[in-house]
Amino acid sequence: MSDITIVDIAKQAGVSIKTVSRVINREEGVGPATRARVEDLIEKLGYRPNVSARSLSSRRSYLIGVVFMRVGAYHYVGEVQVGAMRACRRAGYHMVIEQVDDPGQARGPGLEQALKAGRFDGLVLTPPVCDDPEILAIIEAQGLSYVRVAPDRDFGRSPYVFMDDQQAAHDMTARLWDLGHRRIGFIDGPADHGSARRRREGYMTAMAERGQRVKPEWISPGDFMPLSGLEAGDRLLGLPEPPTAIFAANDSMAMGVLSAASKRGLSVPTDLSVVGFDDGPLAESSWPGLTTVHQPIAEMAEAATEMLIEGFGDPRFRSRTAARQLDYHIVERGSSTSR
Amino acid sequence: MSDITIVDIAKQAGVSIKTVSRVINREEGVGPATRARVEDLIEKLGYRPNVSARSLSSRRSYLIGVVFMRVGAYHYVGEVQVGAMRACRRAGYHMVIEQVDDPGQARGPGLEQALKAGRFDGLVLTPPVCDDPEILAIIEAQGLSYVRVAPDRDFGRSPYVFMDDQQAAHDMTARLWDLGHRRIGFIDGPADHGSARRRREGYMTAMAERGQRVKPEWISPGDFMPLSGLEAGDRLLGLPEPPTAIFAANDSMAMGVLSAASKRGLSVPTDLSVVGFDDGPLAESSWPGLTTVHQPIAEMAEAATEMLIEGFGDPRFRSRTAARQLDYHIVERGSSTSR
DNA sequence: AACGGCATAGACAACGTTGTCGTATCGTGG
DNA sequence: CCACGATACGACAACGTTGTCTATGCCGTT
Repeated sequence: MSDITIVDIAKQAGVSIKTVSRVINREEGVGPATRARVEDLIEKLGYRPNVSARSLSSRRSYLIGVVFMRVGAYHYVGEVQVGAMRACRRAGYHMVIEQVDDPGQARGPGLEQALKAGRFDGLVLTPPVCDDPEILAIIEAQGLSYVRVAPDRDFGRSPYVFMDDQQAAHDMTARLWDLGHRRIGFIDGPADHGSARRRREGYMTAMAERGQRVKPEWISPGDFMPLSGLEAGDRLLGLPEPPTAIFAANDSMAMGVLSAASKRGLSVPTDLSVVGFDDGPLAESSWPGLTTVHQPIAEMAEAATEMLIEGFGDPRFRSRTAARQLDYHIVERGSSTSR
Repeated sequence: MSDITIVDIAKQAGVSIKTVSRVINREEGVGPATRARVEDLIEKLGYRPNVSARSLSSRRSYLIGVVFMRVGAYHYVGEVQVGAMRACRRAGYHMVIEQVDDPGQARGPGLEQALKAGRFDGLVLTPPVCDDPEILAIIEAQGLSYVRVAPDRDFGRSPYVFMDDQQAAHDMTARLWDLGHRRIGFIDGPADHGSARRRREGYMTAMAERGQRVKPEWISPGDFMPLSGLEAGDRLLGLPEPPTAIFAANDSMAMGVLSAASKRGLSVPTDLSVVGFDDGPLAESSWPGLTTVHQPIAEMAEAATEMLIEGFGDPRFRSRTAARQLDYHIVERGSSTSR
């Protein structure tokens, strides 16, 4: 156990603890010689400041909470964590994760208590938690800083990071159109999920712009899980006039569509084009590879965490809202082709 | 922000702060009447102890670190987190995650610094981190408690939680045998991954027990990612005498095998049986559904975290090693059938 | 009535930092 | 060479808990 404290460093360096503190925190008012001597000693003895003492005194915890709810596979959450962790490590912060859907523990008392006890410096909220009014209210009541990733509404309420889901879905739909597809099916995400809604809207407007009426049965509900993609795909392919291309609102459901096609003996992309959204690990390993929209999830989380650490998200300045937009791109693989 | 402290409670209750502290920590030496009065006040004012002060004073951080490395998809890691979080919430702990493979940050300075600064009460280690001697050395040098999930060796080194991978793979292989399969292919996991090794051994011994020689080309390397399953499956199916069943060491690779089969126009399970290991989200949504071994990942992580909190894993008692075994079961779906 | 022992409670000093304020020391312009 | 403002540093009190030690009250025993 690291038993050496700031006092040990101060003694050995022949300075006061305050001077050591100044060196650690890169404050001014320390001569170059003294600074070097203290830094060497810190390095030599392997000293690390005690986080508890530091946060007790400074009222900062150096803890960032990442609040999420499991929707679909773990890929999204995993990428968020990777990105947030990168930003935390860089700034000397730690990352605590708070999940919001463990039965009975989640909302209300569970999260609230965790937040109160946690003393976070700030929170990164991901969809769909970032749009849950109840949860936002709890967080704001605690006076906590937060930055949202890909929120769906209340854009003035906090800083956020986003990518243009709607435009991406629009581009993807246009691409299918240009390949000659006219009957294009769409598999929707969960009803309360903002990204899912925007993707659907992108699809709708692209079709509308081209004067193509979207029959209601072309849009099939889903929940981002592969099974729902299988079922939805099955429904679409069972139509009297089945679509020649299916756009699933995420990759997992697109995988389900591939299964549905193979179940019916249809070959992709010859008989049916399939495209997804996310560019998760499945997209490149399926056969054929999945054409999909690459979403910079880790980068968005990283940017959000950075903003948080830089002090955006502070409740006192929340009106000074900031937004950062990141780019998507379409990754073409073998699952789509011209008609 | 919760600005009320133990002093406020003490004043209003007309007792000393120490008495309030005793109530909070459920210590003895407080009369029932006093206890009730203090508890009511705590409830009424919504008081929560300040974690920093508490840990500064008591030398416990109420923080559990979950150390992992991303291998394959996020499913394993996600399940681990869910389980560990359940145990943490129950005991009033928080969960900090530390990833070990972010390029350049990971091992060595990155992790070490994070551990030193983190002041964790204990660590939960998952494969393959739990078998990395370098990392174990760092952790032990810090004098930190830890419990391992599914370690591969050094069983006396710390408490651990495990399931019998070898027996499970053995059972699965026997099951394929009983269905009439003789040429059974196996797709291996990463070389340094203990679970992968044990699964392979289970497969080998089951075959050996039945007097079936395993040709070297029946075992194809993989890395737990779906793409490697596709490639390995392709290799196996391209053999002059291809296997009639393929056992992949995890579900992701089994998905790749399904793709490889559909690429060659083979139908599963008619032309080829495919089985996996993990029972992740893909297993039930592929078509056909994947026969696989259900692994209680979340439960193992939960048990490990519990043990940690209960004080196993303390370096002073590490020799008093404890192990908890959890059960697997085979989930039969449509991807395997008799020959 | 004096005593010992137990249950209950309080005083006070840690814990290891940061914040505030005060004080030497030094260079500089008049 | 003096006054003066920087610059560099230190003393000391927070921060909100827990741990240790001590004090009080009350009971049953002798």
